[in-house]
Amino acid sequence: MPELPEVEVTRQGIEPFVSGYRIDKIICRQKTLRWPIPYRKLQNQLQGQFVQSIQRRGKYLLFEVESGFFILHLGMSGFLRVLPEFVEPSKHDHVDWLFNSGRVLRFNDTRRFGALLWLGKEPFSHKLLSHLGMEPLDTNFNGQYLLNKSIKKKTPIKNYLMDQKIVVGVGNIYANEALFKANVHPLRAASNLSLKEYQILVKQIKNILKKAIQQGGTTLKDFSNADGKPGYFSQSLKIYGKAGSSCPTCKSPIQIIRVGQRSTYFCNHCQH
DNA sequence: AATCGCGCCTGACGGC
DNA sequence: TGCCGTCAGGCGCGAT
Repeated sequence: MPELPEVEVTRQGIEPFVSGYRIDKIICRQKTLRWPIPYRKLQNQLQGQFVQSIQRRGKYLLFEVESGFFILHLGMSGFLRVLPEFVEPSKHDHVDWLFNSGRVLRFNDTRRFGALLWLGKEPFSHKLLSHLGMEPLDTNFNGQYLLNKSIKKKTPIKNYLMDQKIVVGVGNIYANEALFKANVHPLRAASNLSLKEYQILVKQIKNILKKAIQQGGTTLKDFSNADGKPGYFSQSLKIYGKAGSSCPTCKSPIQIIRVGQRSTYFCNHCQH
């Protein structure tokens, strides 16, 4: 499940094979992901164009060509890989970009919650990107910012952290982990946390995301091979997916509840 | 305005 | 064996 670290690891992994190369062809085998893929428009805009850069904003990847930007969201189950040459696609291999190097960038997304769209020259004014909150690894993202935005917010702190209008890139796994590390109970009202608590939370969020990126994300992809394998960060998870086992700090059993239709793991003894 | 919960989608898994 | 329900969950959107 791609959150910020997985998307960033993807960006870093594909960049050397994509940036600076010419797209000779795009092939879509699937009409619709989360929304219809604008195949015709992509064909017209991308073919023969050199990729200038690949950026990340939140969980979106932005590919810049001379005539504008197209964006890719990995959704829940999406991943990219780079093939040394074209080979027959497998199940759920929906989109290929063929490069002048002979390499192929291939998008696979079992559940099709992902998105591929053409945004033109002003991608950040598009409604999908314009409302996005702060980048968590930006130095401006701090406890004071989270405190200011939380005034009158009765929503549970866990939902607040996962709200992309507040801060981008934090999904279910990393929200669980950060709250555990900061000793904050996931059901606390966002407006109820002190500046001190928000400062600690921010520190933990940055720390966890950085570490996860360094370790290749929770689900690591080998970008020049067909196979995905578990990322090293999955070994560093303290609380996510560990209902019933004992808290690494106090040994009391880890609880699981539903918060906003999401599985939420916490230690009743350590998190207040 | 803020907040809640639905639906999209496939596959794995458990119970009967 | 097969069938059904649940879960995985990001996120826009409609309802409240």
